Amino acid sequence: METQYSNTELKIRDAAKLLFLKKGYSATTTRDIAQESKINLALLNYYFTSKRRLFEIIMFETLYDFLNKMVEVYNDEKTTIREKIELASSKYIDMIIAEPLLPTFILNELKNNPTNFLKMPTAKVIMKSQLISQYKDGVKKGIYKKVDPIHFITNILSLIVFPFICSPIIMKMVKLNKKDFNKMMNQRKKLIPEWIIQMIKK
Amino acid sequence: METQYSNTELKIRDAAKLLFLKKGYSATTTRDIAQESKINLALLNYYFTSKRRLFEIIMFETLYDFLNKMVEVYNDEKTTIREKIELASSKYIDMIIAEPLLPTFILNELKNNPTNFLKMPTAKVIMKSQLISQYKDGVKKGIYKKVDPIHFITNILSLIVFPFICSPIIMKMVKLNKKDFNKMMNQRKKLIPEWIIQMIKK
DNA sequence: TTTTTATTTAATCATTTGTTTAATTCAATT
DNA sequence: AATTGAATTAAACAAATGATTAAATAAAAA
Repeated sequence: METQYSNTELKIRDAAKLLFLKKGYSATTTRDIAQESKINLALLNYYFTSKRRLFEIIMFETLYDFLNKMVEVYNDEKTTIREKIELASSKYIDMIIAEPLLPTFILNELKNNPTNFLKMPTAKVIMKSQLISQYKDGVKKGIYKKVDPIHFITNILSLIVFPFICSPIIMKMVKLNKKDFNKMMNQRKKLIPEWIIQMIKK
Repeated sequence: METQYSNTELKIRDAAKLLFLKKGYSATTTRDIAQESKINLALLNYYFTSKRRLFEIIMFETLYDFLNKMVEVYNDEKTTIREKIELASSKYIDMIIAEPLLPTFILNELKNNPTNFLKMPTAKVIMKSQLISQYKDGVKKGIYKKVDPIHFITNILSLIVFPFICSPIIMKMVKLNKKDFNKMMNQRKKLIPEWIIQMIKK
């Protein structure tokens, strides 16, 4: 997909994404965006018609990229369950460290606007992924405990993503700065796979 | 603490809490609140000076109640680790099912305004709770794996709270309605303690 | 009852905010 | 160089929003 954006269009996108992620839709004004991107206020409507439309474009793209990165790990044909969880932990944690505002933003705006999510083809795919069928195989073979796979997938996500969402609380509870917190999350790359495997093993 | 609120004051509080939880601070207007509580617009400022102040009062109360309920479980002298986790799972899940907008609201507004959280005496207490020292004892005795206790406490919270936060996603992924989702969360009351124990056992 | 205080109301103010307009500048094409 | 269309700008508009005022009503105290 070779889409061409003009320079100013990109500047608006970037500024808008930054602000929407940081402050949410309602708390971000069009003048905020204009100032942040150093463009004239009218250009926002010139390129994107309305604040709402600009938001929806950014929301869709962000969600799309995010879900794609999520799914590709789960569908590798060659890797074992453990390897998939290792890869997921490692990749997602890196991803969120690079863009820490992402999870809260997505979960938040999804609550208000779950329709957008319906259009995402990738969402349902997760439950039909390699990872899930490998888990079900394990259950059949008697290696793993039989629990609804939704719990399995929820647990992986929970252990990876939730700490980021409540990072302000964690950092207060144990007096960490951002650097220390990221160190803690990097530890979890190795811990989470161990935990998950232990959780499902009989 | 015997605080007396007038009837209208209470009506405003309730309406404001509902709307702030549902839509967040910025997306809620003073006229929304007036309409929802069926009071005259000016009464909001008469009783609470400003929208900001009203929000801060509600934010503080909500946070305070929430943290109190959190902590009391962890500090029971008589119960074992397993019992504490069972109690936590059961109580928190009930609590959030009753008020499902709570977690997202708290985590959200905390991100913007972590100062309020500092004033909460209960926050730091968790890391000095019975639960934590029991865990540390277990580590010393060689029953449990040695991992930083912050991971332990984070994992418990993650497995309990995160599913609620991403409930829109979960409900889409496996086509659940709200009732089915709550059923799933009720299952987890028993599952989470098992999982946590298995995670820490050597 | 009368007086005083507290509560409630409708109307209005001053900003803020999303959007539009009309004029101007810039860049490419002829 | 002249023309044309796209990009940019400053200014303004209309609606929304937080807050205030002054008058009216209700409740409490004298």
